[in-house]
Amino acid sequence: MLHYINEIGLNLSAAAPTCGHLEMVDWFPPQQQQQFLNLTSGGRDTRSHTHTSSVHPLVPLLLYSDTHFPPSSPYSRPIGAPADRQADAHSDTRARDHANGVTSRPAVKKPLNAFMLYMKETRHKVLQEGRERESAAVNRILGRKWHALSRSEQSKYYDLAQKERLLHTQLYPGWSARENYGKRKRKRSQQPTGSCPTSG
DNA sequence: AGACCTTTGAAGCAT
DNA sequence: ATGCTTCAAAGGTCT
Repeated sequence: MLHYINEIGLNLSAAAPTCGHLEMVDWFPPQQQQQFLNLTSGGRDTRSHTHTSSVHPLVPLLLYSDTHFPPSSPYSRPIGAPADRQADAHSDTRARDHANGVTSRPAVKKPLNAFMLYMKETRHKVLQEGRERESAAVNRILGRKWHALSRSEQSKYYDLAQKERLLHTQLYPGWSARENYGKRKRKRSQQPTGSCPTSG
């Protein structure tokens, strides 16, 4: 649910994040906490939808309803289980699958950064305006809108992104972005001329 | 089917 | 330490 990201954002300042010792559900609204606990305590979605790996591992917690939990998702596991054993088993199994040429298991993806979270929330608004259809064009607009945000508005997403990273670290201790590094065949060999990076 | 485009930010990697 | 590269999402377009 897209509105849910706003709930989290509004609660960020009151959540008093304890970096390094984050209880996963501390910053969830009470109703969502209960829903999450139900899910992670064996409340598995038994519907037979096939997971397409298009949903980010963390996104279900933050943006989607339980129907988006893939049956094999680590979110379906009890969070009380030792995290390092979970990660070891997860990583070990994936490594074994990889060695055997099995690729059905979705890879653990990078946590979304602040701008990505902003994009997910705001994209549909740009689409509703109907000016652009292509994602590249929509993303250009989103980039401009991002820069037009106030510092406090942006900080909402930076905080949320930080919590995503913490949650990701807890769920996948030992995971590194290196796992997904260099898997794509491309990348474009040279930067487009005349482009001026706007980050800063 | 899969890369490309386009954005920002995080992290890996090379120097 | 610094700077470059890759990936994260999205989905229409192109090969």
